[in-house]
Amino acid sequence: MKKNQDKAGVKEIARRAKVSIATVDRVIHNRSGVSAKTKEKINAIIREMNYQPNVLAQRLALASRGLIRLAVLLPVISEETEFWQAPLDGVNKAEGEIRQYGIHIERFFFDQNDQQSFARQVKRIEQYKPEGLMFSPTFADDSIQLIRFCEQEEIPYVLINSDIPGFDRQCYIGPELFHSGYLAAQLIHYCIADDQKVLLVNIAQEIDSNHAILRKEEGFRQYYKDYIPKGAILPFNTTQTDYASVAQKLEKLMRQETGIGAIFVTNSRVSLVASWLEKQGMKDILLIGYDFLKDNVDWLKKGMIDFLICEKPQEQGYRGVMTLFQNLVYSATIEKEYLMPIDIITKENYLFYRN
Amino acid sequence: MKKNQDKAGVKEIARRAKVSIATVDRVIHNRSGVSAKTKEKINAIIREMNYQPNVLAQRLALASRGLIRLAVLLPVISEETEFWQAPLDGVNKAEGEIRQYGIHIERFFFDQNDQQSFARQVKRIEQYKPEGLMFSPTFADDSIQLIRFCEQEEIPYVLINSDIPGFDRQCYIGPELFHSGYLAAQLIHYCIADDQKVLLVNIAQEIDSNHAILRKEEGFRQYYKDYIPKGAILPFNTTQTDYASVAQKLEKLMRQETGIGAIFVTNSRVSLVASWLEKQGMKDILLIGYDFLKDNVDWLKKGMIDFLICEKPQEQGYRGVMTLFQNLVYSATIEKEYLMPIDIITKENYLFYRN
DNA sequence: CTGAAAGCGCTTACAG
DNA sequence: CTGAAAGCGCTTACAG
Repeated sequence: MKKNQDKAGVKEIARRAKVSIATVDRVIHNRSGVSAKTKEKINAIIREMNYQPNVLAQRLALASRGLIRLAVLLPVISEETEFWQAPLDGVNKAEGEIRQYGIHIERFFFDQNDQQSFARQVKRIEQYKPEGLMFSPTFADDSIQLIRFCEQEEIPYVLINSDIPGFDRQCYIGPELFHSGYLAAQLIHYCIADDQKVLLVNIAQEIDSNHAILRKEEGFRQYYKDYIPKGAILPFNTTQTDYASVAQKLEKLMRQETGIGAIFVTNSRVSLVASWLEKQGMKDILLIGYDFLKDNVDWLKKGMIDFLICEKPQEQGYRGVMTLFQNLVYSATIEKEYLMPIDIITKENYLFYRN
Repeated sequence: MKKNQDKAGVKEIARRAKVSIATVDRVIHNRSGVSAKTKEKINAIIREMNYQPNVLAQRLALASRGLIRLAVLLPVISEETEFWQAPLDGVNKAEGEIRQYGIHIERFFFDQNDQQSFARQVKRIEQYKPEGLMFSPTFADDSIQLIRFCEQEEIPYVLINSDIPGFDRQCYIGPELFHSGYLAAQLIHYCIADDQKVLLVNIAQEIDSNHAILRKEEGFRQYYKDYIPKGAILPFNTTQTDYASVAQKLEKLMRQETGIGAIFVTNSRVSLVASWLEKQGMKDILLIGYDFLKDNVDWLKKGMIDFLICEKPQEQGYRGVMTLFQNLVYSATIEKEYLMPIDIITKENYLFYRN
């Protein structure tokens, strides 16, 4: 039986400093109630030994402290919002890993098409008074109210998927939306001739207040300014998100326009466009959209969608929870921003993609 | 002080079964020395409680068992083989996480251009007799000898970065090389006209025995067969890997050829080609190559390299070590293959890439 | 075949 | 300001 490394724990520090381990613990955690002299002596020994606490033992001991209650607020998952399954999967995965450290996660859901439902959940969370909160700030006003509540109660909160500028959140975890749109334009630039037009498609119930869509569009247009100033961008907005409406509008537009080489859909609704294009037999138009959803991947396989841009939604949920955990349990310092990679998925690499 | 969950550990099982926790432990780990009757009783309780062991406590207790010695065999890192820094970083990261569980990692390095040095390290590893081994099988014959040794001594081994078919390794962790080449061809297909030629560039000291390069080339050519059967692929092989030689050969070839729309370099040496292209002012040729190395990323920024294909080398090293750890410490069952995502990096998303 | 006890490295009431 | 002791949930050598 060899020892792990020749003696390097609180016990050894205590022995060398000729104090008890309780005192060592106080110094390690910078707690009050230790004379300056012993404190200095112990710190010197810690430095000398290059002491690293055993995280295992720390956590195990902490397990006796009782529950920490975390709250998570996300859009409810429906057929239309399948995207949100992934962040929720991430939350579940995180919960599996930290449950044994006494973390409980309470989930709150709202309807993305119903601002009232968001407001109701905000109320419920305020009553629940969690010790940490992660949410996706879909509706700005109510989100700000929730943020105010957190700041007043000193509850750390983490934003995922899209950010709200101007508040001191623990951390934002999600994509850099501007670059994401910028990248889409770059891909299109590679694939179509400069004299071909591009259709910029927004399909969402609320476009003007949808920060994510607007930012991506900005990035997209900026790329055009930077590299293809003469390129033509045709806008296409619809707040009716069902297939029939989208198809009808597309039909009308496409009758009037010629020379469209590519279509960029600013969110995961790209499958609607793919479906329409297939019915028209328009296989040659380059189609780019968002998110690794089953429908979208199917269109990718068929060659109707050319590129999907993805930002690891599962990891966003996972990392959001883990960040709160790190912060609450270990008082770890947290980066203010964790920007997700912007992944490019095609027919030939989707098989190996991991959310 | 709330309890984590109302009682759910070995102690509780022991109480209900009216035995000692030692006996419970024996049943949990399926060790001998328990009467069939008590065993059944305990198992019933475990099922009923849906008992999940506290991994923390398990590990902490294991820490007293003594060291487990792992060996890792990788190419030495030089300017020319900067790529291997990333897997080594992954190994270091893994070590940081599992050191406290009594895992020691011994690193062995060989020169990628010197088969003898590989053979020497194999000898050293055989003497070291690790309890687990991770390596990259650069030289086939010596690798097979090492594998034989592992199988004889029943040492679990994990291969990373490239595979050797026909052996029962614990796990292969790395890219699916064929698809990686296939993807490169797809990108080129999007970006150049069908009547433009593509240059397929292999730069390596040993090409014919380099499994990775050959497989990627196969995939690349297969895509052409499938989608662009009339497309022209010009081969370009050089076993001299310095800039001067590569430049000279390129010069000669490019004088004779016209209509080259794209160049595909099958490994990380793509920066040599980028450098040459820049000197010629040939900005319009599409250039695709491998790996997120500093040089390569610099050329990406400058717009000389258009796409880099990357397969998370750091994660390969990390996951390789963690796999051995899982297997040795928890007897976890391991997937035989963990294929890395094939990431596409461009000038517009490299900022957010994580190895 | 079974159990009592010590130990993994830390944290935390409690007593002084 | 300081220390002795119990406890986190498991594993293991040892004794019977």
